[in-house]
Amino acid sequence: MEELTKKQRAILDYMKAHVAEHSYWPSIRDIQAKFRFASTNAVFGHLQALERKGVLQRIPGAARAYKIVPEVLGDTSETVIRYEGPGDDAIAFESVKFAGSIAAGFPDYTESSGVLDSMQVPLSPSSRRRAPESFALRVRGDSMIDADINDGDTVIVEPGVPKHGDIVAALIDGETTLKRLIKQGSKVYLKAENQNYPDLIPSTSLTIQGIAKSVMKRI
Amino acid sequence: MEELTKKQRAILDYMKAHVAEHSYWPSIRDIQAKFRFASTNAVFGHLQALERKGVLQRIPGAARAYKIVPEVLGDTSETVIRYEGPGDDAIAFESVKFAGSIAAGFPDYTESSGVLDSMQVPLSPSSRRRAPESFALRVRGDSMIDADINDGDTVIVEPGVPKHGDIVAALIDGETTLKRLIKQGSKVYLKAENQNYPDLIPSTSLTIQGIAKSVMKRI
DNA sequence: ATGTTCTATGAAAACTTGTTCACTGTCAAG
DNA sequence: CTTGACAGTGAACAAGTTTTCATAGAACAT
Repeated sequence: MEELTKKQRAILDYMKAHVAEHSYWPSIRDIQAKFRFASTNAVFGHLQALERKGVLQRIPGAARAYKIVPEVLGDTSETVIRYEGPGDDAIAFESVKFAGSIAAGFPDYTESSGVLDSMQVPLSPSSRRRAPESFALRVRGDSMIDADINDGDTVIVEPGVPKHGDIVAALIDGETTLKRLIKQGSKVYLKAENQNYPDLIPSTSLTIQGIAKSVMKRI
Repeated sequence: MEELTKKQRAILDYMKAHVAEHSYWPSIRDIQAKFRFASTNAVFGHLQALERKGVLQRIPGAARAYKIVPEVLGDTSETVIRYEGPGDDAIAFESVKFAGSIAAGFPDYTESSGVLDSMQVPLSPSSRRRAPESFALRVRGDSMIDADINDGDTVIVEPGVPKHGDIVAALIDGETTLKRLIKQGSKVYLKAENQNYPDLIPSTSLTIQGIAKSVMKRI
């Protein structure tokens, strides 16, 4: 897979976000307006590049018609959790900002390839629950087994302010881990749901990327 | 919610299937070709009707741009499981027949309204696993708690030939229930994963609607 | 130096697509 | 027995959209 440039990545992300929010693709003019291009051809070129690099498939001549080609991840090390949300551009995942009839991005994984991709789910317009920029973690390791989150499960994480006891995706040493957040008075630390793992007491700062809201398991 | 006519339902279903398969909406002329209309206006009228009845939202002037308005179910009785897959046309759910870069329809539920809707998930083209007409069950009741499937969970069911020990969605007395399939010699019966429930031995025939493959839980 | 890629403008062409108009007919409800 | 919803034909229009052409600077590798 060829690397995408920043602009190409931004455009691809915008297109995905547009689909997630509106349930249909943006036109070239929509993208042009978003990025303040003076010419539609600027967009056109980027789309061609995206197609050439294999991440987007265009349907020639058809309006607002594309397919996303899932991006494949390389093998990772023995990281406990592989972060696959916004911020890591190995996977561009749906960010879903919306409230009307579409919301919430969810992932699926295919056990063989370890590929994670986005999906869109239309929600009821009556449900005003928004999940802006939800993302997914595929869990690796056993640090949360006491919370019934096991290796291979997929966790859906939503941004927000975590409360005491929430299971959070936290950024520590450049890696994302899934832990339970403990607030005791002025002390804040992270606790694994497995007695074999020690508590993680943040040295300087603690970056919470989101709160784990649901978990999807193979039966 | 006004009732849809057969043709309207067919067109709406086709549109959904098209999105699920191609990831973009069909044009009016695509629909026209599918249904062998001689005039685009036939389609146009149907789309207007669908919008008037509140199940589809058009974006005037924009090409291949629609939104699906989720259809709401009425209240059901105390059925153990509410079936919301193909066959029940109270909900038109994505049937996804495809193999290329899009597959598998999944639902989400909103706890307040009981609305179930479809979503689309693009799979990796390298993963040849197909899930034609997958659907979802929202579990009600506790008949499967020993298999860690609890009230409120959502189960993803895929069609297929079940093996001994699979958890299946079975049609019994016109209702769908979730049970484990037991094959003992020539005997076949269904077993609840809760000792308080008796085994279900089918009298005449047993209709298996699919195999539960994964379960999604709120944390 | 030279070629390639990325970036972008500006205009126009060509095609796709939604929309409208005029017209016909069936069927059920009031 | 009129009204309205439903279903459809056929043609044409207007707008939306993609695509092509011509042009060019910046960054970067060979």
